[in-house]
Amino acid sequence: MENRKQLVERLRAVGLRPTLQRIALGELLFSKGDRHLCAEDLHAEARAALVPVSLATVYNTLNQFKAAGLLREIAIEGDRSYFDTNTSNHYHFFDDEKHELMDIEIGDLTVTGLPEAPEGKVIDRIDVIVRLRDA
Amino acid sequence: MENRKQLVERLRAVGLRPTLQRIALGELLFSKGDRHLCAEDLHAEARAALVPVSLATVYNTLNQFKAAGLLREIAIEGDRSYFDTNTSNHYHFFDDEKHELMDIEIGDLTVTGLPEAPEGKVIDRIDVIVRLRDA
DNA sequence: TTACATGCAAACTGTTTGCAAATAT
DNA sequence: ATATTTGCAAACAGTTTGCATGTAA
Repeated sequence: MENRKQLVERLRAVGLRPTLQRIALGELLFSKGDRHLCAEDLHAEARAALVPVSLATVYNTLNQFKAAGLLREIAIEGDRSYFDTNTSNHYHFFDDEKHELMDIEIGDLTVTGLPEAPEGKVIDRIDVIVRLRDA
Repeated sequence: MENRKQLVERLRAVGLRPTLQRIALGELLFSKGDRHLCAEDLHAEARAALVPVSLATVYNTLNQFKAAGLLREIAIEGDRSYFDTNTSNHYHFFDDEKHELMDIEIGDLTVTGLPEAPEGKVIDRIDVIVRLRDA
């Protein structure tokens, strides 16, 4: 989906120095299609890939990527924060038992009958989480 | 919306002893229409109402009420957990600047084109959060 | 050579828990 | 009388931060 040179450019474009750690984390995040993961997940992947990155740097990097619009945070209640490498408009299934997130293709699902935003506000985006349980 | 006697009955019905603290918190929660609040909010209200309740008990009570179906937890990313006293099917506006939740009447908003749930799963419920920003 | 990034450990925040004292049945 | 609930303080998890060291420009 993205090679190293493109990634370096993308980092520069958002004002982040393309350091070893940011490149390595960026490759883990953006080279395997759309992903949903938390800081611990990414840290474990990095260590498995023999990339020495501290957990603090993983947190900082995720937050910087999020602020730069490279990632989106997904709101699910619970202890951990999840990030989505797909920043385009789409929705999610959430499996509460397996604690797993899956994409729903945007084409499938439509939200209609949206009320007016309150005075002085506009709608920024709409998050939809379809919660699953065992049949 | 609910007087003390009804509340006591409701607590008994879900297997919770109607203690002083649970009744007091229940009245704060269920006597003022639909509310969205976190543990600290409720604790502050209780102290303001001169009800001596510890924060730990507020947390325990919120979790017990949630497990009993008296409350619903709302997923918004961030540090605190929010609870909704309206457990019926409805959606929310979320004002990220003011960190404030508002109900959207269910009649207004419809979600269509829902894809099949994955094998072995069924849809439990659908959460919709309409995120607002300053115009 | 200057500003920014990293790693570590310590700090911090929201939440949960263990245990003795208090309360509901 | 017995089981449950409470409050406190300590434990806990995830996340952030301060500061010295290392790295990019």
